[in-house]
Amino acid sequence: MSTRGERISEQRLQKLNNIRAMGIDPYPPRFKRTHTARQTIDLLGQQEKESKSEQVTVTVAGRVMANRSMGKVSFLDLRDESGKIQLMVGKDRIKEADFNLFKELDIGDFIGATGKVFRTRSKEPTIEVNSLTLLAKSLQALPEKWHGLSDVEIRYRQRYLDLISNEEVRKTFRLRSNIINNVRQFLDGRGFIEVETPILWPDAGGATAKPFITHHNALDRDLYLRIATELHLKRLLIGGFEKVYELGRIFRNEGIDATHNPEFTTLESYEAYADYNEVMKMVEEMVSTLAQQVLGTTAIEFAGTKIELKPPWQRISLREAITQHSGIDFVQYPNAEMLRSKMREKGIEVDPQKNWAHLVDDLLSTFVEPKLLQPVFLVDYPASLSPLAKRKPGEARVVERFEAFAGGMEIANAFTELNDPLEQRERFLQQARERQQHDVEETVDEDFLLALEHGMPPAGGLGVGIDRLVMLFTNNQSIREVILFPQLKEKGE
RNA sequence: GGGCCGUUAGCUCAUCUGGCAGAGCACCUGACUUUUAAUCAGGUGGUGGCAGGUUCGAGUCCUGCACGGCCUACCA
Repeated sequence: MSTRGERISEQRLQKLNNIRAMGIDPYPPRFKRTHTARQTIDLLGQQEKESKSEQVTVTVAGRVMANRSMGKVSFLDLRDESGKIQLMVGKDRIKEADFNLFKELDIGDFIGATGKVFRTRSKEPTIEVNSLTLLAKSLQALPEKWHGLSDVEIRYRQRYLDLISNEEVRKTFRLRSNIINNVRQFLDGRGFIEVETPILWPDAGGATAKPFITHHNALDRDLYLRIATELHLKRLLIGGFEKVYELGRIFRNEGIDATHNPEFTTLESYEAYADYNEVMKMVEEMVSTLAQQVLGTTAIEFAGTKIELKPPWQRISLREAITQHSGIDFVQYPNAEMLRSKMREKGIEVDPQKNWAHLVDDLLSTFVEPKLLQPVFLVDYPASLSPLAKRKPGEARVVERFEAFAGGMEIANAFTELNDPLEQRERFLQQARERQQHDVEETVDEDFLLALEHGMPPAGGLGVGIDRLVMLFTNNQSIREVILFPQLKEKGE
């Protein structure tokens, strides 16, 4: 790593000193603007529409993005969050002190400017600056103005540069905020309440991912970062809340790739007296409503494919979908041994360690998932794949569960929740036995079972991967494009 | 974990088979009072990711490492 002295250019430091020598604070604490760039342009348009001749004075603030100097007059592009406005600085139209300051400015500096709004010969809305204030001196050069910043590593490690340089990226994260906002509105409008449950907890349950582990010093006890919010939200159903949801970060100590970040955002919702059919309706309605409100259409494009999100979405059983796309009806091969040899017969490489449920999951992710571009619900999963879901009446090996897919990605997972505490214990134990074969530590969450023993109403539960939803809506194929600061390895010396 | 590709100025990129490391933007100096990728003239800026090796000579060839991307595997 270079030292501060090496990293900062001598030229910029010299300018900073020059500015200080003029008695100017290069980092003043506050500044009042009267208009944003957008408002200034709108104001000018309004003036012209009403044929008003007198010029209006505005004060704006923002970052200098370009400086076109013509000698006695210069044109600056000033950018704020609303957009860009041109400033004109004329040597004869500004105080000498301000002009001296102007000469020490660089692209990247934040400035405030006051002046009359007019249009140049080439019709560009412009502020004729009569007063200039430095708001923050920049000591580092910005990325190139024409090609911008494209080095993916710098884009992620120094996201602020990415945001400065790439309008599309700014759009993506505004849209992300908008999506989350609309999710809240949608659920609040249906009478759900938003809750917050612990991130740190002695058990990591509700899914089977590897957890992060940390330590509480005062309690002298290890705690896990949650891998799901499910078990706490169910405790709230037991407590008498009938519609709850949580939007929040969960953490899984696993691989990082284009669709996995160690921390990611999920929505989980639980609705008493609803079943998975009703949750399905809610999901298709929620996603299409979101698209309509955030994008203005339910017809989106993802990875070069047009996707129509308008309900109703297709519903097809997992068994049917896998049979259709892989030619293997897993019901005909009811144990790992049989399914494995059938898969081998089809020329599929099979990990001999995997149990039956894993093999079914393999068939799903290999043959089916990539084909599910249009939104679809796969319904009725094998019980062994879903320890928290209620069995379907009359079909002992199947649970009332669905996963929603779009753009070839899983975007939601839901079931009619298992509320029989004795069966839940059995299913946990069954799962623990299977895990132990694979050397995975697993404990039964006794605290949750105790809660369940007090009675949980029948309910429909839902989990939505918010990051993937944002990927879908913003046509991004990497999760890192929708997470502001994605996890990266530490950069070496 | 495996495979392929990448890493050269602050940024975007060149640098044919090994032979003095370049351009554009940014920055500096000068000219220019309506430019907008301003223009024109001149200039500063490099441990070529890191560490070794081969060679008279390495950005270029070889080995190892780091980081990143894609693919693949793993991870419900």
